[in-house]
Amino acid sequence: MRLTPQRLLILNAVAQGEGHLGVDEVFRQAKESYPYMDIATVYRTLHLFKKMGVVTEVAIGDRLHFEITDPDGRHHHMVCRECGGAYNLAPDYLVEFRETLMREFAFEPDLDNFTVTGVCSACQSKDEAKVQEV
Amino acid sequence: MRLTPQRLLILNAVAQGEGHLGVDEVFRQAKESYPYMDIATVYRTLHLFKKMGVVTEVAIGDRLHFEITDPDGRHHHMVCRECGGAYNLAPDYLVEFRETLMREFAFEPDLDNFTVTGVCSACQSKDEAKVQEV
DNA sequence: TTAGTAATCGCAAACGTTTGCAAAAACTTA
DNA sequence: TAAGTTTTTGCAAACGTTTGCGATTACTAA
Repeated sequence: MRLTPQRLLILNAVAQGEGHLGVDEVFRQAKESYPYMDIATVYRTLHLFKKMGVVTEVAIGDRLHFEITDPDGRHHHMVCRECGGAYNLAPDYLVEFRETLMREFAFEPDLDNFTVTGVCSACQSKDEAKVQEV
Repeated sequence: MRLTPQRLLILNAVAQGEGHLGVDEVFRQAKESYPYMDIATVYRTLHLFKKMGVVTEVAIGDRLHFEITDPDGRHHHMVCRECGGAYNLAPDYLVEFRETLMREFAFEPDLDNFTVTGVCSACQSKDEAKVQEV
């Protein structure tokens, strides 16, 4: 594994973003410092970082986002299917789920990159309002 | 909503497959009976069926698969990241998780199309064997 | 029936992502 | 240093999926 200039730029881009960044944002930011930067390099590097655990992937809708892996204890994500918002989820909520899967099925879940989609409370209220409109 | 011939063919293709089918398989099978069938129609129809609850989506690796929604009680999926195998997961294992998310965050998770990735027991054994080889 | 409206289709182009490959860069060993 | 090996890059093409649009099909109401 080599820490090339391209990889450093990509790491910086993700690190400087607050929370998760879309791949296009990482690409654009890295390209500012190094115009030859290629989108394929960005994808390859982000996947490498993910495999190393440096970076965590969050699938929002059908696009990939990335963030620096939380240094003090990993966290997971709840992504709202309506507004696209991503909320953090402390790992405690999943330990039991994980233990059950391992005990019952010997299935080791990938909980570092775990995301559950759904509807956040704000969008639930909005939806109710809409129903009443009609 | 209209139940067009195209939609019927797509529904049949999914229904006749055992377990989940890749989009390409659905497409190929539907095209046999109706050669003008378009891949865009397949995607649009599958998403429609998913929204209606007729069909359940299972993301395997980075490809979409679909199956008829289990009539006697929905089930969820565990997908192995190494072999791509998909195992069913009874809903009981998730009721508590769901209740926690709703109680603590008022977040309503999408558990009809819920998939957790990880490594199945077979692939875990294989991995151990590989480590010992080296 | 007809005219008008709405839903759906097939096609083509676009999008986000991945892959193959040859060239370049970085390591290794002597 | 130089020669040989490995890793990484940039480019281009491919892949799976989504979208825009005009044409077609199916409904609705007179």
